[in-house]
Amino acid sequence: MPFDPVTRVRPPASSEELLARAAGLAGKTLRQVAGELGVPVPGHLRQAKGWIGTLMENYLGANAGSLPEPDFAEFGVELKTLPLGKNGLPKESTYVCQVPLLPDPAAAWENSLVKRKLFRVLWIPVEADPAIAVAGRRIGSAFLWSPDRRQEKILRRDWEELMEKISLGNLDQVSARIGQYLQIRPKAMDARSLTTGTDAEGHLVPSLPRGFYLRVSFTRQILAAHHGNT
DNA sequence: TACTGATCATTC
DNA sequence: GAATGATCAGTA
Repeated sequence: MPFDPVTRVRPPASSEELLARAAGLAGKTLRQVAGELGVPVPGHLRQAKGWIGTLMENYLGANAGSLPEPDFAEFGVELKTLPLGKNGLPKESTYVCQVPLLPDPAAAWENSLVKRKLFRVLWIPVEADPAIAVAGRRIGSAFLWSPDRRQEKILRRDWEELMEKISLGNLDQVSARIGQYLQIRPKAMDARSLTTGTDAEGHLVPSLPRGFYLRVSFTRQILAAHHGNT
């Protein structure tokens, strides 16, 4: 079902306004939010996997662009929904961004898209218990997070380990098992999708597009730390 | 049941 | 095809 918002929301003027809007989501159901925007709620997410994320973007007034930038670039804030299982814990990994498959000698963690996107994340917890109809799922309390020094150190180590294999043309050695917090997995319409990578000799070769994801164990840690500080 | 690899929708 | 938004589903 195409997402066709009837109501367009003005972008927030400040990060404070963004946070205030996000706070207003707490306790609402997806039906309520969709109703306010005048959009229908899909019966299931199988063919609308990004629907909740898009709904949140529209409600909060994100620029709705598909640029490789944080959602609210002016404030450096990236928006992410956090699907919670019936146990109240995150149940899915979190997509971060595409993996650059062509070697870039200038590539460094400090100016990587992963670091820029994770600099500040506005997490929006949303019930994701399949026993609850999509429309009836409730939204939790949004919270702003930035990696602490220990977390950034590990993210950086993961990124460097993974990117080294890629820049060496060893994409075949990259599996989702590598990385403590960050992992690389396919990110494509299907397993036949192709982009361009390089082999160990530096030759261009057709490759399955990949994405960086945050492991569930890491987002569970982030949520737990937030609860600890609340 | 957790995890990895596969897949779905939209836009430009 | 590549960027965004993610969840699905088979199997270890």
